[in-house]
Amino acid sequence: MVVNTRERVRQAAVKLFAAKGFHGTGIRDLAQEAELSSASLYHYMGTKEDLLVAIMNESLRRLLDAAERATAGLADPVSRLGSLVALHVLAHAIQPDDTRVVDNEVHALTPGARAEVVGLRDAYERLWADAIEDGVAAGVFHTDQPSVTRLALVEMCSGVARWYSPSGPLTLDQLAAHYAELALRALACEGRLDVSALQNCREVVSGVWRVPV
Amino acid sequence: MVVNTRERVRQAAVKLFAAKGFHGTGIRDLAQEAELSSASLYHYMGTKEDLLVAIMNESLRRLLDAAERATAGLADPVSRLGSLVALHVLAHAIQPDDTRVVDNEVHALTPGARAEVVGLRDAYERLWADAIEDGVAAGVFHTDQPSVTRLALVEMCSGVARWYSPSGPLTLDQLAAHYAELALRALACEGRLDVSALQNCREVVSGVWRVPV
DNA sequence: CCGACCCTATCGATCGATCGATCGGTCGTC
DNA sequence: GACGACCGATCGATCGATCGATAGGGTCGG
Repeated sequence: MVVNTRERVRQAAVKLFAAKGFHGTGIRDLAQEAELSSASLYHYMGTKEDLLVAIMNESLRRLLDAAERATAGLADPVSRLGSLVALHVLAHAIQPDDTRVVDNEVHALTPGARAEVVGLRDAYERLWADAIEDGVAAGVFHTDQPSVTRLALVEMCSGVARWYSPSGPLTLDQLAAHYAELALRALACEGRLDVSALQNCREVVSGVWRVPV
Repeated sequence: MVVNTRERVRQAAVKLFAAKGFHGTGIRDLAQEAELSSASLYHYMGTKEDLLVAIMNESLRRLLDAAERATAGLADPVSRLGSLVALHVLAHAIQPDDTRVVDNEVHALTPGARAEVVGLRDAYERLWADAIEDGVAAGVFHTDQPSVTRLALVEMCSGVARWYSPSGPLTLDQLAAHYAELALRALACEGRLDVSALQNCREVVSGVWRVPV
């Protein structure tokens, strides 16, 4: 066992589910990508859907965990929202396949599993909603539809997973800073994300996903 | 033939492809939704993929056509971009299933058909890029990464298809105006979308999709 | 040190179900 | 009687999943 086989199966699934969709990926495709027979696959996973559920739950838990860490102890709504934006963008840029599966394959889940995933998603968006509402109450953000604005901003940031390439002209830092600026301007906020908050996000991402940023 | 059967098949496909994905929708699901036998389906479509290709091409052509009409004759970059945002949001709000198929099922296309769809998409985004670049050149927009900003704004607006409900608290007008405001603020623009431009978008949408707005 | 016994990892073969698609019709209408 | 609309039956292919088998490495008592 050169590398952990269970992890190899997971990575194969993430790659193929992201590229071809859950229903577009066959057991035999999965086996080929993981360099295993289709029968051996079942030694490491339950059903194909169990594998999808595990991927979604794990990815969402990581994102939620990272978001809580990145904003822990931050009182200022501008820093909180800026950090959420930066973290979301960084996560989507370094893990595009995982996030695309989470964002696009919810319809493939059976109701029970879907409820769990949606619950995690709601908890995550609650962090955004709180930061925005606090900022509006404090007079640093201005929007007459906080919920709509939140949906718009989250969606804007998620799009990064569809196009960002590390070999392109932008560094991760520039990308995150640019999106934070777009978000804060959309909220008619005069403050900007300070460098230390961005640095903190980078460290959280680096820790949670165990990759250099 | 109470209503056009070919159109009924198309609508069934749009509904199911949006809800369950192309690969998640079977020929028999399609037949049941269209109230036809699976054999009769083939009297109105080619293959299942032909149906998907037709839906995508038609939807994108309509969107492109509508965008060109909505901005025709507008010289001011602020009005042009504001109109593009408003039109995009309106289209996604009134035709969420069509747009979700276009946005999420590109991976299900074979290379030839994909190239055609991507070409249409590029032509559409060119309109956005021109408006943004003209605004930057004129000094009314401010962004040091026009391409990134364009991607962010388009994605933000597309998200509307995922959540908007006409039975919610927002009217279509309020929705479009809110998104136009978010976009222009993100571009650090001091101008706002004027009412007549929004009115014009409403008329274009009403004409192209033949629905009251 | 030895065989008996397991446990993990892996596979070829194959299951019943379902897939997209096609065939040879029947029906009503003009 | 020709034609458009439609369908029951069925095709070969592929689907997700399971079977029994095997090879290799640990762990025993003797």
